[in-house]
Amino acid sequence: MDNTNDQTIVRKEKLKNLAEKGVDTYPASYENRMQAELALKVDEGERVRVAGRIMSRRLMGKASFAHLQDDSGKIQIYIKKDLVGEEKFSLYKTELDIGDFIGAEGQMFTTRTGEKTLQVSDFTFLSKSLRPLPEKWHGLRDIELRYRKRYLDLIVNEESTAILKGRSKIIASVRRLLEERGYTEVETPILQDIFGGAAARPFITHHNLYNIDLYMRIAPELYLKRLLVGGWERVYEIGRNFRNEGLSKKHNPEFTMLEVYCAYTDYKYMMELSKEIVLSAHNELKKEFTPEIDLTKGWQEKNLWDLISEYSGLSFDPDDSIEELRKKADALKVPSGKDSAAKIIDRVFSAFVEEKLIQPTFVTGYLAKDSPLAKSSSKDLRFAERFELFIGGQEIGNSYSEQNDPEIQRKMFELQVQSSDDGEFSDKIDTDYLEALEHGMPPASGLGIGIDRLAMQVTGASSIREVILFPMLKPSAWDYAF
RNA sequence: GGGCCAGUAGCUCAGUAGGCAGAGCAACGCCCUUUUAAGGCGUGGGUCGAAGGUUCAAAUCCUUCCUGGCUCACCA
Repeated sequence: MDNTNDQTIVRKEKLKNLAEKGVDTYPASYENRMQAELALKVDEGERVRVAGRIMSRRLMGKASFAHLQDDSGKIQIYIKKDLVGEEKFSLYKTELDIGDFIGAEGQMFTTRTGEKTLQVSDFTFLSKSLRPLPEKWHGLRDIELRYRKRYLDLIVNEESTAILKGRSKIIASVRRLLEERGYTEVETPILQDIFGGAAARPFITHHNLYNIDLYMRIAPELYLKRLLVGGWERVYEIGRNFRNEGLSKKHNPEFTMLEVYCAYTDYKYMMELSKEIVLSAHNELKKEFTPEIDLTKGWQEKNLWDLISEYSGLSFDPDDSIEELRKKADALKVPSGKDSAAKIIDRVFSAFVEEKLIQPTFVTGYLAKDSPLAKSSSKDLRFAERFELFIGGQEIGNSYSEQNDPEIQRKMFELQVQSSDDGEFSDKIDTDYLEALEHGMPPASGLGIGIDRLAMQVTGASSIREVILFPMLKPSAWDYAF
C-alpha cells in the first residue's frame, strides 16, 4: 500500500530544503557519541555528545525541548536559539520532524522540573524520517501492524523491545552456561535428504542442480548424535526447526530449538541441566520481568499415568488396550477416532493435564514404544528413560537417554515408516544414521528445549509471536504493493 | 476449516430509532526561551476494508468477498 499522504509530501519537501541549504542529508557517521543511558549519568556542566531519533518535540518560539531515543533509552535535549544560532535554530524549527535522527552535543544541566537534559550547543542532521511515527501516547496497538511492521513496534513500544531483547539475553545466557560446562556449539544441516528426530510434517524445498527435493529439518537430533559417534562428548545446537503445521499462540512454523547432547550421562543428568538452563534464563531477566510463576521453586517430578488418572478422574494404565483407551476417551468426551494409543493418551493429557502443570514439572513414564529414539528403562522395558518438562501449562523441553543400540533403533525406524500414514515420518529410513550407530555411540543423554517457549515463560509473554521478531503471518496484498 | 469479534484521517479511537463523517495526537500557519501527553489561536487531511443490494437518502440495514484477532479443530 502506498500510503503517501500530505505528511510524507511535506517531509520530502523538507529533505529537499535541507539539501538546498547545504546540509549533508545522509551523512555516513557521527563519531564519539555517548549512549543516552550513560550521558544521563554525566555530571552537570560536563560536555556530552549523543545521537538518536527525535521522539517528541516541544517548540516554543526561540527554544525547544525534545527527546532523543537511542538503543539505551531516551534523553531530553534543550535547544536555544541564542546558543545554536539563528540559522541552525530555524533549520531545527522548520525542517526537522519527529522521527528524524540527529546528533547533538553540549553541556548537561538539570531542568526546573528535575530532568537531566542536554543543553545543545550544536547539532548535526543524520537521517530523515519520511513517514510519521505512530501516535506518541497510545503507540502502535494494532496487533497485525505490530508484527508486520516490527520496526515501528520496536521504536514506540518499550515492552516489545524489552521482551525481544530479553530473548536474545536468554540465548546468550544459555550459551554462556553451556560454554562453562565444556559444551561445543555446532551447526548441522537444515536442508536434509531424510527428515527425522521428531514426529512432524516437514517443509519441502528443491535443489536445482541435483534436481532433488529436500526437507527443511524438523529437528537436528540425528546429526548431533552422529557427533557423539565421532567422539564429541558435549555438543549443542541452537537453531531453527521447521514444522509444516498450524499456527497458534504456542506454535510458529519456524521456531528455535536448543538441543544438547552429553556422553556418559543419562536423562537424570538432563533434568539437572534443564533446570539450570531455565534458572539461568530467569536469572538473566529477573530484574526486568517478574513472571507470574516463581521458577525458583516447586520443581517436581510426576508420572504421566498418575497425572492423567488424577486430573481426568479415570484410571489410566500403561497396559490399557486400545479398546479400553477408546472407551475411556469417549467417557471423557475426548475424540479418539482411529487414533493410536499414544495419540489418545496425548489427547487426554492435553485436555486435562497440560494446563495444570504450572510449576516446573518433569513428566516421566512415557512408553518406550512411543519414544523411538530413547532407551528403555532397564527396570521396566515398557517405559522409556525420558522426561518432558512443563512450565506454565506448556511443554518446554523433552529429554531422554539416547538409544544407541543400532538393532533396536532400526526396528523402531521400521515401525515408524510402517505407521506413517499422514506424512509425519519420512518414508525413508536414515540408514547412514544406523551405520553410524553400528560404529558405536557412547551412552548419552539428550535434551531439547524450545527457546521461544522458554522466552515466553521468562518474559511473561502470552503469545509466541511476542518473542519472535518477525513471526510468520499470512502474506497479505499489503506486502507486495510497496 | 468451524464459531465469535473487529476493519472509520498517518496513529489511537468516537460515531445505529438510516439524514451534510468527528475528537486527540501527528501535519500546516501564527504566538510563545525550563517544556515533558507543553500551551494558545487558526487550517488542511477520508474510496468509512471491497463489491453488490434495499432506500429519496447507507459508515449505519441485507448479501458476498477480503484482511486480522480470539477460540475450537489440526499440531510434540
